[in-house]
Amino acid sequence: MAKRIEKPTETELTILNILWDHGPCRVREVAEQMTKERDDEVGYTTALKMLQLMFEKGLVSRDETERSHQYSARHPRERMQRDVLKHLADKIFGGATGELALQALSARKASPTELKKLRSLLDAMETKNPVSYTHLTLPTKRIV
Amino acid sequence: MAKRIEKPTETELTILNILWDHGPCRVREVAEQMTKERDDEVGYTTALKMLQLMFEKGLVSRDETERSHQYSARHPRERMQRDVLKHLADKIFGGATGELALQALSARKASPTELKKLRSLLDAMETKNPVSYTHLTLPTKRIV
DNA sequence: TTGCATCTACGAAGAAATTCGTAAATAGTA
DNA sequence: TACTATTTACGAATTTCTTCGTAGATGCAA
Repeated sequence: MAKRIEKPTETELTILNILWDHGPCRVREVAEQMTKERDDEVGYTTALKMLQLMFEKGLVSRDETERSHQYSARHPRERMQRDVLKHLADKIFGGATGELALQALSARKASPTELKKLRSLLDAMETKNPVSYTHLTLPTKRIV
Repeated sequence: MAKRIEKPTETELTILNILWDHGPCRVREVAEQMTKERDDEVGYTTALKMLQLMFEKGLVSRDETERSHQYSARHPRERMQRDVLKHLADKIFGGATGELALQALSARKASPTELKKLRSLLDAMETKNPVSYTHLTLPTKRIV
């Protein structure tokens, strides 16, 4: 069984998104992106401290070959998304991810492409093959 | 536009679940359920304080006609589920609820009933009628 | 009416998450 | 070399969330 990922807090999730979107970043860039996203100055050392804590938690890795370290998300976005969803499903959907999916779709309209993907996934699931469906998912590109 | 619901914390979500599952509760019952759920004693005043704060936040309503007040979830479970999902979608799915739904399904197997419901929802969505699909969703009963 | 059990209100301790200031190290450059 | 800019490390202030203790009110039963 894969080791459980430390559950990220809100701010940590913000930072992970930056790393997923931009690839490996130095502290300065993370601080700048955070500032842009919040439209409110985020100090350099604030970003630094967060990244250091996240490093200790195992949420990010870092390359120390240069003086200014480069941080990267330790786990792929999709893996984290699933972990967070599982947690949420347990928390307010009685563990039912199907119900969660239903509510997600009725919460906000999905794109035709996504709907098509969903249909493929449903089809694949009905053939009861114990396969991984993850290849059907799309990479998420956040709107910043 | 409906007023934005105050986003509940983890503990608040636990309490809301109890209220949704059991209907209106007194402090004592909430404290007992929390204790059962965590398998660790939750003091009476702890539950009381949480409920008081949640009342101020507008997350719960209360009936004060009797000396021991009765608390109820202010919003239906489905409404809150959608709000939380929307927030999560924005947070790590770039707002794409369709992508969220996909990941939810590949995160954990859904029941045949849920899959069927999902298919109906997809069908309904394709007819492009600007209707509400919420009637297709199932009431969630949590596993405690 | 008195005493006991139970309730609400409320302040504050404790814990977790976030932010920042300062010191020390290092690299580049005048 | 000495000055400046930038970096990491780290402690601590701040804020938010959670838990609990105590005081005072209220109802009920002896």
